[in-house]
Amino acid sequence: MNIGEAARRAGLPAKTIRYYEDIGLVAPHRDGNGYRRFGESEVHKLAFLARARSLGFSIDDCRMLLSLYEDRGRASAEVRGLAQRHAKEIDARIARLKEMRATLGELIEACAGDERPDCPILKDLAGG
Amino acid sequence: MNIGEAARRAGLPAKTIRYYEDIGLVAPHRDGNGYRRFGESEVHKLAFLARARSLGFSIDDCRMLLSLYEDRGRASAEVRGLAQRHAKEIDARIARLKEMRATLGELIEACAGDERPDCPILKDLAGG
DNA sequence: ACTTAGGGTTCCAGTCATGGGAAGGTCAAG
DNA sequence: CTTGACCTTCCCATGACTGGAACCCTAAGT
Repeated sequence: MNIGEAARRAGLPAKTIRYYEDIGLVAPHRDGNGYRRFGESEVHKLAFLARARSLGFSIDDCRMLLSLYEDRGRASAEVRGLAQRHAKEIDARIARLKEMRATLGELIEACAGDERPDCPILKDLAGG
Repeated sequence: MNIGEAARRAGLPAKTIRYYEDIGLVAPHRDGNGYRRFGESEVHKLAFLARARSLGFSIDDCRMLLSLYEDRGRASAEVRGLAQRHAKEIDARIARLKEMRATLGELIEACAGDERPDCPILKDLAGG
């Protein structure tokens, strides 16, 4: 199949698929006319990548995950370790965002939000 | 003062300050030797920016916030609106991350993480 | 006088994972 | 024979910096 159908089936933009080829994540064959030709296994790989990306794994993590996936003899511990490191990073990001959100919430609450110029939000930004 | 001290006092890398000048957020004067010279008000502005950035506001938001800050007659409603939109986006980001985290947590739990190759994480990525 | 260290300056390139759009080739249908 | 939907490569832009090269300025130590 051509890139369009592969894109539809993998749930990825064609542009992204071309990029993935560029950086060596997939390697579709070419037809006589220069079009990329995708088989089931390529589409499967692309869907794998789409799923991994949707879980927030970086492209480098995805590369690792793919190679582990294709290594029949890998230890599941390696995959689990990767996932755990990633989960930790997500936890950290959530924590940072929650802190921001809490501060923002307080400031928003403290601000009247009317036509007057007095504003605790700006006051805080200006250093209290 | 020079950029180094301004950086220390504002809590921003000198490089970032130069970038902020580039994009028109600050406009320090120049000494005879070409060095940027920062006064108290520039440093204050920089600290304002640092604080706003640390709350996750985009540079564009910061630009808006600065101009509101400097507009003695602004309505606090405008600031509050901006902050609320931003808070909503943070909420959305937290929600997305939490979803990822939950899925990751389940997969990690299901994975033995030993020397055997069988791995529910890879199974999930491969489409169940 | 000379060197060294620690400032400062500009400009260019890279990050991450795409997205946009131009300029052009290919193909099936009407 | 043309339309329209595909496909190709290539280059530029994003956000908010960060790193590094190549160079200038100034003060202190030898």
